[in-house]
Amino acid sequence: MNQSKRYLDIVKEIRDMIRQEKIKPGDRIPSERELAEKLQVGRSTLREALRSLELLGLIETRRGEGTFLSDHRNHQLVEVLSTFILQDNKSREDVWETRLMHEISAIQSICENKALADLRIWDSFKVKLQDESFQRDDFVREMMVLSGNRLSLKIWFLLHQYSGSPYSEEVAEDEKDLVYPVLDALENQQEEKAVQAFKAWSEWIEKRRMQNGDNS
Amino acid sequence: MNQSKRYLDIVKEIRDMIRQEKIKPGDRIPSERELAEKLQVGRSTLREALRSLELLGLIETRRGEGTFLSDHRNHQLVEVLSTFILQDNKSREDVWETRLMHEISAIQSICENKALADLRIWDSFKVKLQDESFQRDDFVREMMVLSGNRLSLKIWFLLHQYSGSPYSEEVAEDEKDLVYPVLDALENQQEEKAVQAFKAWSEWIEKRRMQNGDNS
DNA sequence: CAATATGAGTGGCCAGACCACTTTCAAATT
DNA sequence: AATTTGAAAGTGGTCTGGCCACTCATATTG
Repeated sequence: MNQSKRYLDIVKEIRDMIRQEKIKPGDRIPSERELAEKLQVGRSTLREALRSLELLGLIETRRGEGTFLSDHRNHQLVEVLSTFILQDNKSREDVWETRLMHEISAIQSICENKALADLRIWDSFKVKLQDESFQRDDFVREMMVLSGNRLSLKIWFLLHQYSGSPYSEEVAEDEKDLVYPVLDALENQQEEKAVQAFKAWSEWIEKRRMQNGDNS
Repeated sequence: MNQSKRYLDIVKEIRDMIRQEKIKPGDRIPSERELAEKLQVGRSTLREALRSLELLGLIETRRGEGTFLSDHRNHQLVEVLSTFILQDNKSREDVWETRLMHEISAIQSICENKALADLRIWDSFKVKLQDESFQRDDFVREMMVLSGNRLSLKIWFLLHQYSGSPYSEEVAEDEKDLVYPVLDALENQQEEKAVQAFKAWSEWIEKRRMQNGDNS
């Protein structure tokens, strides 16, 4: 039927081989020359399959050493495509909005989980806020991690990288009044309140960013 | 510095070239031989980059004709990633959660925009709901588009592909009761209500998916 | 005019050759 | 004997040039 696309067959064969041989993440898979011989294909064709899998983050190759099955729990689903996604959609607003969406969703997720609210962590951030060592990025990243959604964390991190970090500076004096309510609400599992406070804080930052000539 | 991974550079160069030359989806990109010449790389190396992009569904190649920027979504990405990754339940859950996050955010965004609520579109979906031609995917995609955040739309589409589409079937009878409230709330710009109704609907679907031994 | 043959251009695939790098292990040196 | 050295083997990274199968536009033929 579909005779073309030999390299796609190779992808499948490699997958099956990994299954059968019970190759675990981190293990080494046969060398390119071995595989080519075994599957009866040219080495360059085989490489087309391998490079594809590598770009997907499913395998990892190290020159001089070999090819290894990577831990695809850390798959780069988004990472790979991010350049393409972000490239033609350079709308900074979209990035900002989307990033905020993930942050807010993390807050909601955290508030729904009692165990997380009990953590001392919010207090520790309050302390940092006092002695001027508080940074928004640190705080938000902590929330993203706590939310438990690794995929969301990954997307957030990409957006964070892409949009730069105009917020990694320490908090301004009048900003503190916006941060405390967020911490308080989180501590008390007040979801609606936390979200609102966080939005207010974010809008304040957005406004400041507008004022300072923000450039990518 | 990192001299290896030439094919990754090629991926980037191709991306830049596409942007500069203003190549649109569906358009043809230069032949492999041309590109190899232009980028000063061997054809086989270039092909490694192209095959990778093809597996990602970003380009489409037709023997005898050429290589094209793909306009419609290629399912290779889904297929490959699922077979390699979908063993991890936590990953699947993350995908579902993240996808839902984007959908809900779209609803909120739509409700905040008066112009969108006035559209006849919700009515047209009601009609479809009656004559059994309603499909969840169509509806949600429409919402994602209307929300106006193209980045979110793209991410959503990826997740949609990735998590498969067990929802593209037509709606069940008892499902309709969950859908109407969503449409009503959207029409009336009742944000909170719309979100709640949508969540209820989604949970119903999630439950059904659990019951049917959903396996890829 | 219609059907057919041709040739140029394209992707699909392969074999063989270097290169750069890592590991290994035996020989040389201390 | 212990250490250093370096040569060899194995690996991925890349290039070249070739052949095949397919598509399409053109020219040729009936």
